[in-house]
Amino acid sequence: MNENMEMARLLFGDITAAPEDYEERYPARDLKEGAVVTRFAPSPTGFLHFGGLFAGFIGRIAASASNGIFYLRIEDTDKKREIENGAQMIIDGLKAFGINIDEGVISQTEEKGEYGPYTQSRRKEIYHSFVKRLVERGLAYPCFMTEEEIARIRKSQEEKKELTGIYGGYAKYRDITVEEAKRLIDEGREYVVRLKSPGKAGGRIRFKDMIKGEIEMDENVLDVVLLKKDGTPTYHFAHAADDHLMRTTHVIRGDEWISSVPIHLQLFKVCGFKPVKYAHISPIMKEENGGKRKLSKRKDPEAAVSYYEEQGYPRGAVWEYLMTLANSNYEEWRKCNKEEDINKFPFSFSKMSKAGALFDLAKLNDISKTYISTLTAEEVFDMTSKWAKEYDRELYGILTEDEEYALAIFAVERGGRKPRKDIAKWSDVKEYLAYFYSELWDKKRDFADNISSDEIIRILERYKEVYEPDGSADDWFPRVRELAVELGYAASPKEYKASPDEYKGHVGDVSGVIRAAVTGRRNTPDLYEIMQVLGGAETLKRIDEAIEIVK
RNA sequence: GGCUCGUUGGUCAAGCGGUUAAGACUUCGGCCUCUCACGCCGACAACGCGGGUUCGAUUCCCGCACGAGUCACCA
Repeated sequence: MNENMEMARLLFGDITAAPEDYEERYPARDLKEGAVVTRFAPSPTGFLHFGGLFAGFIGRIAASASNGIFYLRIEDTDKKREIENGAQMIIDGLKAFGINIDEGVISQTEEKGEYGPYTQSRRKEIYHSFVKRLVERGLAYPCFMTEEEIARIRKSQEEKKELTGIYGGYAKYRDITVEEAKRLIDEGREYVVRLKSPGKAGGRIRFKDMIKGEIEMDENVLDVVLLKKDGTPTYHFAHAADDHLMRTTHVIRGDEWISSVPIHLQLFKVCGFKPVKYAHISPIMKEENGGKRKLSKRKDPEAAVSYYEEQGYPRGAVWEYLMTLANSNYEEWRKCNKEEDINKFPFSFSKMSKAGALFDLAKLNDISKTYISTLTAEEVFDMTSKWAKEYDRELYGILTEDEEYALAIFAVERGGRKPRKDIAKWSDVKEYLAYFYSELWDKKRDFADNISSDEIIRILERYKEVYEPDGSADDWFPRVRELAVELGYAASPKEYKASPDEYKGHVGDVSGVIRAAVTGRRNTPDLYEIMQVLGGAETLKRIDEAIEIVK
């Protein structure tokens, strides 16, 4: 038995499963040519971040567009940084935005799919099996350096302006003998397992990133850590082993990973894995003091995906926004394919921006308004009450108390060719419909400034006489117009503008008084529709109230 | 500092050697209109800088500047 085999046995004596066993257990996926198998692989260290959601979203879209697979893997190899319920928060976050996973982790305790476990802390044996093989082949070794020792080396390297890290002559245990290793282990010394990097100084590698294009970099020469002293794998090694075994075709991740691609490619090569394709997405930025910076979990409320839930942005609207960020030709496509399923959009990695996009709340609001305007009253009611149930109990109670009434409110100026666009998010709704409900309405009347109390009363008294609760929509406005003329107002703004001296004002001033009396506001959707929803009795009651207030 | 990527109006962005340099959001006018919103029309506003290559550069090459990322037993 040669030295390497002995070393492997010393280190991993208890491992019996061989890499080949795993290769067999996780066969190549039987999918159509061109199907994208990708994943979202966060570590459970905090709430789901907008950038994470974006990455997950792209993965979902890419998989769907190619009839592939999108799965969720939890990268919990750093127990120190892990937080309680971390995985659950991620799962909930994805679910809240309708990003479905085909396989992988589906709850704190459950997984689905044939390529699991999908939680790294449950894959230790797999990693060990593959590292053992590397040791057998003389491509990995135990390293007993202490943290202090490594820090000292780094410092001296920095002073000498050399590449920092453990490599070449700095790799003290690179050629350690079995006896020496055994002796140190018996002494109780802790160790990590490092790759014996085959990279040569000055060597270059090139690869094609799906988004960034051709990239050329220095070859990896570092003896990177494969297994930490507690036996858990580093991200680098877990990435290679997992994405190979789970038969991932595309790795979509943040572009902060781009500089470790040489390590990853080397790992794939050394292990004999077929390399995956990479798509490195640029981070979403935030403007601050005229500069750009990465959207920050700490500083920016909109960085947490829970923000969008709390504000009540419908998931469909967020999808639309995310999609315009992903592929800018999406907006045009959507314009031509209003009803089409978003998954039908020909998504392309290469059309993604190479530079980081600035997060634009105004744009999100616009997209969301447009999106909500296409919804039916029933849909708006359902989504609003679902949101309110969670975030605004008062509104929830009011809305659900009389569903029919609420539905009628949401139906005002909805449908048709030019639906209103005045709700961007569910948290806007309360203010939007406040005057329909006595519990929400302060009953103040905001009349125009340039009209006297006497005149207001005159208009309202006369209007009461002509008001017909059951009148038709076509009949309503001409009646107001007649009233306006009778009281000395122009029948239209145009006529008034033509000769302002002849009139007290125009019909808009008269309807404005009625509007303020009935709703309290100067600006509202179509008054006739509103009065229909309120009903004749309530309308008249409000007019009387208004008269009292003005008196 | 080394390595890597990036830089078109306030923002998101088309463009891939010859264009009046698209479009969307924002802002501001106007029209429509009983108000608001919508819709429509219009306006403002951009190729970071300096060298090449070329008959011709926003597009190709090289510097510089600026920005971002990374250089862990974190992901």
